[in-house]
Order: sequence, then structure tokens, then C-alpha cells
Amino acid sequence: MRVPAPMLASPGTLPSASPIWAFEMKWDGQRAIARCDEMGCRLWSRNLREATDYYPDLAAALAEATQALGDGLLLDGEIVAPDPATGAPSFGRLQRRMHARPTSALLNEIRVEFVVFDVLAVDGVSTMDQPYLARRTLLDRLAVERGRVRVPPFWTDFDPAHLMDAAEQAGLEGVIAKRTDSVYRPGTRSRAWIKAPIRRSAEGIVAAWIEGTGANAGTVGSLVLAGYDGPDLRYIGGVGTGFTGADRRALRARLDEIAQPISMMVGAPRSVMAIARTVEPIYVVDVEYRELTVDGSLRHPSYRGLRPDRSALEIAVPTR
DNA sequence: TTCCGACAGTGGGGTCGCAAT
DNA sequence: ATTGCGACCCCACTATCGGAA
Repeated sequence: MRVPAPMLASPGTLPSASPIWAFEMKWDGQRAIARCDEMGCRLWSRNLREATDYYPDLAAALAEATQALGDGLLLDGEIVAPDPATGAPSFGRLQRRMHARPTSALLNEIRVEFVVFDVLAVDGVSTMDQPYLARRTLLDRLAVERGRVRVPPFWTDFDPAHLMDAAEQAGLEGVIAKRTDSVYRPGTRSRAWIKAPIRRSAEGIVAAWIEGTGANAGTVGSLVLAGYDGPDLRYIGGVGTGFTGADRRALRARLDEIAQPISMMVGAPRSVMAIARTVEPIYVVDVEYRELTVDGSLRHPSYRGLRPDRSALEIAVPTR
């Protein structure tokens, strides 16, 4: 039985409450497909690279949780690393486990869990042609929740705004809506699944820029952003998406006019400053992002436009 | 004709391993 | 010992094209 590529969700806004849509929490971790047979359980990443060796503890937990279910079981889920302080999945923690060697102490230091949200085959028979609600009901009947294997709840005919609030409170990544009548289409980004990640907005000061490559050669590839941390102009990360081609050309023209050889910015990685062209820190831009990393950098940033009405001097580093 | 899905391309924050410096 | 780079993870987003609606 070949391992199917995971079905993907399209970004969008959540549909309102109705029996046609089910909602689940979105988990910030690593997507994985598990296959269990008499030899035990193995794991594959989203790109179908086998990941069993990086998560031997999860493979063992899955084998224990599914041993009564026989051969040919396929589960779809997310590997997460809960933060011990908050209980919320921390992608930063997971990253340290992600490529750990089998002998690494990290295997014991960082606890991971497998969050199961779909069942793709039972007894070697595919369930992917069954509608979501049937698969999800089947998953609950399989009762695989045990130890590090978790099966979180789902909601139908429910106001997704409440779920988004709850996700934000719990430090989760967002909410996913899934059509209750939709089949599982491996490897495709379907409109039957809609993801609504929680995103924050912030303002940043353009402290430098990096020229693009390929199709973006000669224009702005990315902006290097900063904010005031007291008197310091502190690096908060770079943003390289959200621009149209016209935006990239227009920004290049503007930034060429305010080139400045010396930067006052602190905290930027050497590798960034080696290729960045610094400018007078006078332009303010709007950005959206998922969260701040432990270093205070924007994660998953995207450009939303210039803020000519804002003065750089009033822009502080984002704090959450 | 319009819209949607799939794909390619460009850019971000990270970790790790390994080779080059 | 440090740095640079590619391979993987997580992505956001634009531009394009062909086929479905």
C-alpha cells in the first residue's frame, strides 16, 4: 500500500456555521502520515520523506495505540511539540527535534505528540472515498487516543468565530474548516478544506533592502525591517512576499533615493547585513505575520503596503 | 467569458550536518 | 573555530496557463 501525499487546505475565510462545514483546530507542527502494520508504525513527512527515525518514540506510541486494529492502517495528523509552560504546540521546539539523530539527547528532552485528525485506510482498505464525516466518525470509533497519540475534537454547525477566539486564547495556530461531505484527495490543495490561521499586524521601519534574483533581479527582493527598542533601532526580520511586481520596482526607485552607507540598526544577522543595502530609516510599512520567534523576528511575514502617514520615530518593535 | 486549480517561482524564519575557510 | 551552504521543516504570496463551469 503506497503512502498517499497529504491533502492540503486552501487559505481563506471561514464559512459561517452550518451542517455542511466541520471545524477543527489548526496545529502548529509537522504534517505526517502514519502507516501501521504487523511490523509496527512508520511516519512520512508532507513530502513523503520517511521520518520514522526522527520520531522513534512516536512510532512506538502509535504501535501501542493501534495494535488491536490489525494491518493496513493509515492515519493523517500533525506532529507537535507542546511547550511545557503553556501546553500549546511550539514549532520552535519541534524544529530542534525535527532532524535530531536517533542517539541525540533531544529525543528525551523534547516530548512530541501525534495529533490524529483523519483516517485514510483500515485493514488495508482505503477510506479516502468516504465523506469527511464518515471518516471522522470512524476515527473516533477506532479509539487510538492513548499516551502521545491524541485525537482532538471537531465541531459542526458551530460559530467559527468562537473557535478562532479559543484558538487565540490557547496559543493555537488557527482553525480549519472541512466540508462534511468531502472525500480525501491526496496531494491536492482543495477548497473543501479552508485554513484560517491567526495573523497579527505590525508596522516596521525599512532599514535596508536586498536585491531580488531571477525574475526579481534589479528590483527589491525583500525589505529589512526594524523598530525602536528604546533608543535602539532594532532588527525585527525581513519581508519578501506580498509585493506585486510593480511594488518591487516602485520600492527600488524610492529606496535608491535614500541610500545611506551606514546603518544604526542593531541585532541583524551578519549574513543579512553582508548583502543588504542600507537606507535612511524613514519609511514605515504595514506587515502581517504569524508570531514572533524567540529572537523577536517576524515569522511568516507578508507586506501589506507603505504607511506614508506614519513617522518612523513612533514605531516600536512588536512585542507579541 | 470567467473562474478555479495546479504549478513554478521568489521570498521569509528556523535546525542540522558537513565542507570550506 | 567560524562561516557558508544545501537539505529539510514551516510557510505567504504573485504570475501564468489550461481546462472546467
